[in-house]
Amino acid sequence: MLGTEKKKCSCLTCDFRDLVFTYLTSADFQRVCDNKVEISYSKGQIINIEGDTMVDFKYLKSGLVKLYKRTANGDEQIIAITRPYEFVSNTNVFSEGRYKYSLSALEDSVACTISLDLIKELVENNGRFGLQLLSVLSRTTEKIISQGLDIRSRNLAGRVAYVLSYFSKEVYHSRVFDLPVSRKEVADFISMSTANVIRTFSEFKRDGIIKSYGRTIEIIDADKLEVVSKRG
Amino acid sequence: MLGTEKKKCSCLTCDFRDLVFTYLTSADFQRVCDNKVEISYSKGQIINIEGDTMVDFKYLKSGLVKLYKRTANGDEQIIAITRPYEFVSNTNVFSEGRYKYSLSALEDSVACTISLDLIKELVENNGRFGLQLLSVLSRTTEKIISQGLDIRSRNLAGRVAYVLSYFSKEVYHSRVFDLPVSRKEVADFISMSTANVIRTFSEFKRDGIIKSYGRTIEIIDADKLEVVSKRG
DNA sequence: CGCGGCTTTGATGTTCATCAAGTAAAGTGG
DNA sequence: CCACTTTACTTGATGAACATCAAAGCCGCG
Repeated sequence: MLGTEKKKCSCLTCDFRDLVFTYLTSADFQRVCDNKVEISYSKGQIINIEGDTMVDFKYLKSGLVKLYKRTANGDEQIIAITRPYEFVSNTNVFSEGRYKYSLSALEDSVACTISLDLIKELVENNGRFGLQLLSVLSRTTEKIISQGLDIRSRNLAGRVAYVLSYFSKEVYHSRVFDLPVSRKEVADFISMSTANVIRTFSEFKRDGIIKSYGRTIEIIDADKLEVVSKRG
Repeated sequence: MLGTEKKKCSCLTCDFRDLVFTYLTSADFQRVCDNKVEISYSKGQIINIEGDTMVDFKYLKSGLVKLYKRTANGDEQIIAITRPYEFVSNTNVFSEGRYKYSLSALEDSVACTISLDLIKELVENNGRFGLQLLSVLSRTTEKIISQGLDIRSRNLAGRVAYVLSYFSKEVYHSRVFDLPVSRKEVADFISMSTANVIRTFSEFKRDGIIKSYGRTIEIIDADKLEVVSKRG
């Protein structure tokens, strides 16, 4: 398979260990590690498609991904854009056998996949592990719900400001960053038209809130950006 | 406390048993049953408020509830309207100590509450129970996410049609039903203005899609309703 | 170097929020 | 039970917000 590559067990030093696998015994952790397959995806590559059968439990080790679906009219609706250590295995890993949404890499990314059956077996035999998984998964889905509500409660300018602020503060932790998505994708994310997203970018530039050269964004006036985001 | 009332263990015949408590031992199930408190809420009563400390695990036994939050501008944003056997204990039971959203009764409702500590203890000691809980919870949150996306992808008429169809098909399983919410609440649910929701109702009446007398709604032309919902 | 996709901007029309005024319905106190 | 108050509902008129269409520039890629 394209991009597949099996690695020696580097799991012992993986940050993910403390996040979800804290309560596994050494033996069980070793099983996870042996079972694990690390897959690299290059920018733009699809990780999984809605409708596919779910056999693996996946999480993002590095990179950036978008979770999205296709609407009735055929256009793309972006549900979330997340960094590593969020669970990218879709929201319904434990409730359905098929992916409800698609996932693709926005930057070169590495995901670890573990057989879903193994994870289920481990949960069955280790309640503390299950509890931790419940906690991590519910935090992820809660973020998605909350972000959806935030977007819905804002107008065009507020939504654009919100997204810029999100990338700056949550994703890149920097005032300057390269937008990992096209203008159209921003539009698909906030449910607005592409033209109006671009127009809003231009207005923010005109008003001295941001500077931008292509996809590179620099936030000049973070306070004003916050005001626009809150007001709208 | 108002509306509180302790009941003998009727849990053995509760439909919920098969839904979440399938894999508990009889002894553990008895513990749940002894711990359980059944609380009745009358229409309009608040079940819990965002910000409150979460000590109980709650689920709806009968009635209808709305999950909502207050936005920055002070108005209400409705996140979900659900029937029994959905988990009403908020989406983040296992990830945070406080309620992120408020919950109130739209119809007279009965909720069962179980100490969250007990549930956690049971998950720790019984992985199969944990797995089932994972499955049920993720199904609920998935529904909320999915409905949010459905709403966001539609225009005014489409959203109103979607909500009417939702009440008819998912909540009341009937062509005729009493809308359990005000026009304003429909507006808060679909993120549109009250006046325009009402206007849309009137248009649907004019076009022979529905009839309505106050809060009683009768769906006359379900096909056309579906078309409007899909098109918008 | 030419083609196609992404971006930008302007012009136009549609959709939606807001304001206002009026009616119906539902609670409230005498 | 009635007068009073309040809250929900309804409709119209107006303007603001947003989508859509179109034309042109830009950029990367074959």
